[in-house]
Amino acid sequence: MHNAGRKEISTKQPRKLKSRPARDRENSKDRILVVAAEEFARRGYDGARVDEIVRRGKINKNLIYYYYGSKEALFVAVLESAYLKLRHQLDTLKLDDIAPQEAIEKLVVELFQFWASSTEFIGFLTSENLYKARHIKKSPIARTAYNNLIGQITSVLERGAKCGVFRSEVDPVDLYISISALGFQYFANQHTLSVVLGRNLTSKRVVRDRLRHIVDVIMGYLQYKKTKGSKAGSLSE
Amino acid sequence: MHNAGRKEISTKQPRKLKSRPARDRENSKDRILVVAAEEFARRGYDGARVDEIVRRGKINKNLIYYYYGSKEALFVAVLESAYLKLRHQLDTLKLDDIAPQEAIEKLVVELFQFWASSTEFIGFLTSENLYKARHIKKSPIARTAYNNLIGQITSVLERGAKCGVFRSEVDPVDLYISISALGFQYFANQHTLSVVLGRNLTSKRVVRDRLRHIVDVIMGYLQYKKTKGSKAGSLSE
Amino acid sequence: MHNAGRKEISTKQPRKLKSRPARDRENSKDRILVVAAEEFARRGYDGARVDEIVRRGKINKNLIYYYYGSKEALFVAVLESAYLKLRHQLDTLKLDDIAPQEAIEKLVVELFQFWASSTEFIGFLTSENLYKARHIKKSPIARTAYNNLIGQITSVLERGAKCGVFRSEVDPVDLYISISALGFQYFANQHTLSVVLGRNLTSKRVVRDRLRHIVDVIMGYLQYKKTKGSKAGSLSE
Amino acid sequence: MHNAGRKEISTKQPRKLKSRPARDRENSKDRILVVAAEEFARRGYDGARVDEIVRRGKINKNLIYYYYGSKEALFVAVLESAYLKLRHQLDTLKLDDIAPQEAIEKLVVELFQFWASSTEFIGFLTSENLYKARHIKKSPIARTAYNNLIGQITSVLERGAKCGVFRSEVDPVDLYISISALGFQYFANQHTLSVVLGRNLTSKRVVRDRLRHIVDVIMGYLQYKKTKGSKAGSLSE
DNA sequence: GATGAATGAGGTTTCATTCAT
DNA sequence: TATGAATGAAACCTCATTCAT
Repeated sequence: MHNAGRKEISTKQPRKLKSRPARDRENSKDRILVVAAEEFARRGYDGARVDEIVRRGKINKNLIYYYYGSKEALFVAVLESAYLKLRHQLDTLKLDDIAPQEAIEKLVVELFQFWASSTEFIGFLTSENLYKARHIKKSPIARTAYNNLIGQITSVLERGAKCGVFRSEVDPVDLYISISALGFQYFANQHTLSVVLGRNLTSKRVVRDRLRHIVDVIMGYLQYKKTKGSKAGSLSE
Repeated sequence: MHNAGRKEISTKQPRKLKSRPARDRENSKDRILVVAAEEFARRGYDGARVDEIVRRGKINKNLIYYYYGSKEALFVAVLESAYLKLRHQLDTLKLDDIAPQEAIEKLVVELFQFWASSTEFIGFLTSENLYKARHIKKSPIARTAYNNLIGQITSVLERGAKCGVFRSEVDPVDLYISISALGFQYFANQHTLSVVLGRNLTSKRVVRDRLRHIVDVIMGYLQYKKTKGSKAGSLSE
Repeated sequence: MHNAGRKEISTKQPRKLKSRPARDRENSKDRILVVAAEEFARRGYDGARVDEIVRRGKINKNLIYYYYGSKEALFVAVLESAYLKLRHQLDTLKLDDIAPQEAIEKLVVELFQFWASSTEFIGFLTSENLYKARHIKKSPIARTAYNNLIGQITSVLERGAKCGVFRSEVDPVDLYISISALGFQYFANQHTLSVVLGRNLTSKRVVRDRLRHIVDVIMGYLQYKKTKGSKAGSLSE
Repeated sequence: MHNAGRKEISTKQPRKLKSRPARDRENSKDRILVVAAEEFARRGYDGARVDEIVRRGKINKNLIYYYYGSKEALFVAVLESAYLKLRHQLDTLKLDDIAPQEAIEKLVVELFQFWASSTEFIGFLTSENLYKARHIKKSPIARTAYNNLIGQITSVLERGAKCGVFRSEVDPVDLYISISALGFQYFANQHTLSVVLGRNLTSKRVVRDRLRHIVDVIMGYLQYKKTKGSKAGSLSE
């Protein structure tokens, strides 16, 4: 493609067989990131093997250290690249332009679909939680990924409360955690849940039903008219 | 050298010199399990180190292999011990004796508190999900831990639907997954959520509020009166 | 990408874009030598890192191989450059023009000051001794650096013996080794001596006193009137 | 040899061929130290190879880490073992019981012979000086190895000055450094000196002559009657 | 049951060097 | 001359596991 023009030069001095096409060379750094993401997602930070990344990516092992410095730094790079993708996705939501109910529904659906399509990200986060967030703590990119979103949710909730379709005292962070929990956790725990519940949770139909259920749960909560106090407070601890 | 003298003594009174008191000896198998649970919970299966278990438990390394055979078998033993505890907890629920709404509330609260108090279990499951449930797949104890619970939920939902307090078409497994998600995920993802949301999620007050929120979400969903269809189905994938 | 545009330019005016000013370019061979000398002196041959030379000198790594061929060859080049400097220094001594006692004193002082100011050379030699002189063995420049000096010392000793101020049977090589030992070793072993003797050996004052001491030792030896035989011979081995 | 008696036991349960005799097993830790000392002396810290130690000592590589923790810690252990040997040697000197002149002569001879027989120690120190004494700085054993000796020298010098056989203003540390320099440096720099001076410095005869020369130098210095001031001070720097 | 020593495979990282332009 | 990318061998170290008593 874009390296077509280069071959004219090589007529003078024939290439050695061993050399790779230029396309590969230019992309080594990126290819490492892609393969590393797969490996870290599959096995977590500790389980991931640098040698496996080398094998699968057909990269020279030292290139990993040349470009990224260490296994840990590579992991952080992978994480940050995922968070950048997430943030990009979140930035296109534009919840302010639509009616509150539709906005929340859209949010739930989009987040669910993001998790559904980002199995790798789920792997990173699972690993990262084992490590008490050691790596993302250091990453400004990760720390700020949701900054914008919480603001958007807040204003949607306010609009909904003002026009009487939502209950009023909803905390936006609480709500986000719940939406995330219902969606993310479904994918993150699919394997253990499948085993302990004895039900296949991966089929397209089941996933679609799950999304509908989550929408119901969230909308039901938001529209709920409180009539009597729950006893939760008195029970806890 | 100084071992020479020892042999004479040990003919008279075997197993005394330097050996630990009998109580300890009997318990070293259990102590291994306890320390191993800590270590596996802290670092996941791959991150856990047999040597660390040895160091922290002051156990001879060989005893681990003597009693459990391998790191993997030890991990399974740890997992099963946790599932036994969970099942025991679930067996004492007795949801059938109380009103449907109270029963569900009780279920939500108890599960939440189980996760709150079982940080180790959360670690195992996090690790296990990275491994696509490799270990619990093989364990009958894990596979059947929830058998009873789903039955109980089913009958509570039926009773609730019959007397008009719950919506009718609720799937008990879906509901359990949601209850579990809202509670489990809060603890499982506490570290990464704290970082990306910039909020401390571990204080007693926040945890108590979280439980109240979850109860609200679940009860709101169950009592929800459907008036118009959601668009979730059409949006998904 | 941005390389494409470069080729067009380079047909018109080669070696201009992005290239450093000519002064630098001409000197990069020398700069390598300077930085390599520092690195080899600091860490020895084995401890020195080609990458560190690259980093500190801001040189392209390949230039090192382009100019010098290998790390080992570079080390030899560094060594030879140091020996050339030494020889130049020694050639200016002109011991024949002055009285024997003053000549020896001058020799001692000059050598001491050479070592004092050539910390790098001390590093090379330290490293080279670990390697049993592997590299300087091959270097004619190193092998002949002292040729002239020993001749000069010989004639000074002869003059001194003839006019009765020096003892007569002094071997010039023995004397040189001793002068060298007293001076060179002071700088070469400064770090370990400082530690084991618990005394700072690097202050200006201490260094000056050391030189005075060495002059005393050497002059004392040369003027010594033997009265009775030492027992050294009978004791050794 | 001394494990002959053990074979009787092995008639009951035949030993596997792979197992080593008990003698080796008991000594692995020591054997590592011995072989490591050789390797570190031969090549310095950086040049030494853990794998080479493994190969030469026929030890499992991990045992090195099991017993010593790291290459660096092993090096320190080797150093300390050498310093212990040195201190033991120094502690047997007993300079106080003999006449001052004989005492110094004995000191010179003993130190010379210590260096002559401790080629390994010379290697460690050479390496250590390249590293600015990084390792011995941390070692209390090394730091205190000479504590006793300096005291002994001081009192010998005092006795010698009192009875008029030694000059009076001699600093014991200065003297020790010189004695050490003349002896140590001869062995430490033998290889480079041999090359640049074009003379074999290792033959028994040359070594014996060297010792005699050193005794002459030191005794000459101590007995020197100062008649006129040297110009060293004015020349330096 | 219990122990300290030993093992070997494999882990991450580093190094001098070379390629292709 | 000069450069950024690439290479492979080998370095140090770690791990789960087993031996021999």
